[in-house]
Amino acid sequence: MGASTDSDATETERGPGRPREPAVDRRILDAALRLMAQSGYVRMTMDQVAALADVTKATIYRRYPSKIQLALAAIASYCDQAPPVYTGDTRSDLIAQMENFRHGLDRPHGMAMLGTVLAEEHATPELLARFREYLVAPRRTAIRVLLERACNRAELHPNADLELAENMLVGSYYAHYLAGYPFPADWATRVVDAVLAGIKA
Amino acid sequence: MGASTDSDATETERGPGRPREPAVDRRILDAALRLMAQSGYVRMTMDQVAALADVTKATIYRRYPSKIQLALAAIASYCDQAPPVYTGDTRSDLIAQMENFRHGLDRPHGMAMLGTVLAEEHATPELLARFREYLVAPRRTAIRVLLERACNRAELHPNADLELAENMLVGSYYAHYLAGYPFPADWATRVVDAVLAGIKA
Amino acid sequence: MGASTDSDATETERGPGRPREPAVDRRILDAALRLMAQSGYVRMTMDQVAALADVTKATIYRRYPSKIQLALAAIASYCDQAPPVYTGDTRSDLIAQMENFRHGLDRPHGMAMLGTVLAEEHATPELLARFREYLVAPRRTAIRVLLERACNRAELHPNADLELAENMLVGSYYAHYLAGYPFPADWATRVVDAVLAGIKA
Amino acid sequence: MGASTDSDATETERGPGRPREPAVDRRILDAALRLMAQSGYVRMTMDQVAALADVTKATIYRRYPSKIQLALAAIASYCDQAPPVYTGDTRSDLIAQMENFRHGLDRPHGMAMLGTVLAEEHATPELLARFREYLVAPRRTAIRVLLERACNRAELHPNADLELAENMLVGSYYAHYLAGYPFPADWATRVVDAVLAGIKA
DNA sequence: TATTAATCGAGACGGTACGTCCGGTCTTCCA
DNA sequence: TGGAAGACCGGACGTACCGTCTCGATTAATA
Repeated sequence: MGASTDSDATETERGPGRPREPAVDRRILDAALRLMAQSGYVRMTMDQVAALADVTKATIYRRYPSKIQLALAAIASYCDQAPPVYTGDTRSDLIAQMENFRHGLDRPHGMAMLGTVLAEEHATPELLARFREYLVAPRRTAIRVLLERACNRAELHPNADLELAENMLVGSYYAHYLAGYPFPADWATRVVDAVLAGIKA
Repeated sequence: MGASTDSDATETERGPGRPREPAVDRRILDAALRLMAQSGYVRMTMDQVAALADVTKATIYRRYPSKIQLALAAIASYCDQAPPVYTGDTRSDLIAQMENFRHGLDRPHGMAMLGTVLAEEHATPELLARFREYLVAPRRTAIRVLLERACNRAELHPNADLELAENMLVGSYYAHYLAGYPFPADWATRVVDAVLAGIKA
Repeated sequence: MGASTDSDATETERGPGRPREPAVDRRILDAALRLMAQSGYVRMTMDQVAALADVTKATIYRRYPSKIQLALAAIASYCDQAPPVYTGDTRSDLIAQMENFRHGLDRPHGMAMLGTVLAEEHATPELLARFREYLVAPRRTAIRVLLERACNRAELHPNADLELAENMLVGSYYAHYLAGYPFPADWATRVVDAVLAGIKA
Repeated sequence: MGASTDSDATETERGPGRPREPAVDRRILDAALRLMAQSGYVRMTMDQVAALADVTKATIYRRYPSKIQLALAAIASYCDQAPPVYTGDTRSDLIAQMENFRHGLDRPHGMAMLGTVLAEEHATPELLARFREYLVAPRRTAIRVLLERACNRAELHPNADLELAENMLVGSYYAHYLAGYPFPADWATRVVDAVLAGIKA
C-alpha cells in the first residue's frame, strides 16, 4: 500500500528536510500485523503498536491518519504475495485461485478484520472503499479473468452471468464461515465444480 | 433472546425477590434498536440507551454484561418476524425467502452490525454463537427446508450438495455487498435461478 | 442510643403486627461494629453489614435512616461501659477519667470514626449533634463534675475557667494524635498535672 | 504541594516529553478549592472539578491518584500564606499565632476537611502523613519557636513540657469545636493566658 | 558552514465512553 | 406487620483509548 500524504511511495521525489527512516515503516506494519494476529483489531492499541515497533505514536500518525487505516495498510502489505500461476486449465486454475482466497481469510482474525471494516463502514466510508480496492478487487479480478478466458474458449454458456458466478464462488466462503460449519479439505474443489455445473456450455 | 442468567424466559419460574419489570426489558431493547438504526453500533452509547429507555446504566448491565451483548439481544428481539408463506412452488418460494433475507440486511447498519459481531469474534466467542443461533440458523433452515422438499419431489439432482447450495444463495449477498455493486431489483430471482441451474434434476 | 422510629427502645409499647426480632438488632450492630473496626466507616458497605448480620438491607434501613446513623448507633452501643469509680482524690480521679477517655479513642478506627462524623457535618448536621449528645457530652460532664467538686473544695483557683480546662484536657489528645506523636504511658498523668498546675488555688 | 511523581516541584529538572502546563496545575487546584469551600469534600465531584478547571478528568488523575489526594494538595496550596509577624512579646505573639491557626480552620468546611483526612486514615495512611507535614507541622513549629524563645529568655519554668503546652494550645480548639460551644471573640487570648499560667517561670 | 526543514522520542492533553460501585427506595412473596 | 430477596434510581468513580499537540534532539539537503 502506501504512505499517507505522499504520492505513491515508489516515487520518492524528495523535498528538503530529514527523510523518513524506511526501517520504521516496516517495524510499524510488522508490529500492527503481529498484534492483530494475536488479539485482533479491537484489542490492538496504538500505544501497543508504538511500543512494539519501538516508535512513538506521533510517528505512526504521521504515516496513517487513523488506527483503522494503519490496520488496512498492514493487511495490504501482508497480502502482497504471489498469486498462483496459471496452468491453463479453467477448473484447476479456479480451484487454485479459491484456495488462495481462502488462505487469505483463514489465518487468525482474518474474518474479524473484515468484520471490523464493515462495522466501521458508516463512520469511515472511504475505508471500505480502500478495502475493496486493495483486497477485494484484485482477487475478484483474478477470478473474473479466468472466467472470461473460459467464456472466450466457449467452455461456458454464452449467456452466463459471470459477475453472479464470482459472487457465488467468493460468497460461499462467507456464508460457510458465518454458518459455523467446519471447512472440508476439498472445499475449493466442490465450490468450483458446483458453480461451473451451472454455467458450463 | 432473553435474560442473562435464567434459562429460556418463557418459563418464568419465579424466585424470591422483586421480579424484573417487564416494561423495562422492552424499553431497553427498543432504545438500543432505535439508536443502532440511527447511528450504528459504534456510535450508540450505553448512556444514550439508558437515557432513551429512562433507565440507569446499572439496570442495563444487570441484564446484559456488555454493550455488544445488548446489541445482539436487541437485534434478535427485532428479527422475530413472520417468514413468507409458502406457495408450494420451489422457485418462487426460494425467491421469496431470498427477498426476505435481503431485506433483513438491507436496512441501515445491517451489514455493519454483522461486521461488529465478526470483529468481536475472538473477544467474545459466544457472541457469534448466539448470532448464529438466533439470526443465521433460522434463515438457513428455512431455505434448507425448501431445498429438501424439492429434493424429495425429485426436482433436484439426487446427489446435489444442498448445504453448498445454501452457501451459494446466501453468500452471494455478502460477496455482492462487499464488492460494492448496486443490487438490481431482480437480484433474488437471478441468484435462485443460477443456483437451481446447477442442481436441478 | 436507640432505634429510629420508636421511642426509647426499653419501652416496647407494642403495636399491631409482628414484633421486631430482638436478635436482629444485636446482629446488625455487631456486624457494623466489626466491619468498622476492620475497614473503617468509609470502606464499610451496607451490603456488607447486611450480609454479615444475615439480614437484608431493608431490615437495616427500617431501624436506621442512614449509614452514618447506623455507625453512630453501633459505636454508642459499644461505648456503654462502666465509668471508673471515684476515689475522692481530684488528681487520681481526673487521671482515671482521662485514661478512660483515651481508651475510647485508642482502638482501631476510633479517630477515623470521629473524622467521619466531622466530614459529614454539613451533609448531616444532626449527626454531629447526636455524636455530641451520646459520646462527647457524657465524658465532658464526668470531667466537669470532678473539676467542680475540686472547686467547691477550694482546691482550685476561684476564678478558674473550668470549661477551658476541660478543653485543654480533652483537646490535648486530639492535638497529640494529629501531630502523630506516640503516646507515652504516663500521658494522662502529665496532662492532668499540667492543667492542674495552671488552675490550682 | 507538588506533582505526583516528581520530588519538590521547585526544582523543575525537565525530563523529555512535553512538559506539564503550569496553568493547568493552578486551574485544577483553584477549582478544587472553590468547590470544597462551597460544598465540602464529599459533595465535590471530580467531574465538577474537571469542568470548572476546563480540563479532563484524565488530566487531573495524571497529577493526583485519587480525589482525596487532590483535595489535600488543594488545601496545602491554599495554606501557603504569610504567618503573622513577630512583635517580640511572647504573649501577644502567641495570641496572634493562635488567631491565625483558628482562622485557618474557621472557614467553611475547615474542620470537615480535617475530618475527611482522619476518616481516610486507614485507607490512605500517607494522606495523614502529608497532612501533618504540610498543614499541622508548620503551625506547630511556629508555636514551638515562640515557646522556646520564651524559655531561653527564662520567661518560662525551666522544666516546662513545651510539647504538652503546644498540645493544649492547639487542642483546645478541637475540643471546643467538638463540644459545640460558640467561640468567644477573645478565645485566643484566654487560651494563651491559661497555658502560660501553668508554665511561666 | 550555517541554515532550514523535516523526522523522531517522549509524554501531556482533550474528548468520550465504558463498566463498576454504593447509598437508599420500592416491590414481591412468605411467615 | 416483619423480614428475605432483589430490582431499581441516581450519581460518582476510576480507567481506557484515540488522536492532537508541544517540547527537545537529531539529521539531511541547501544556500
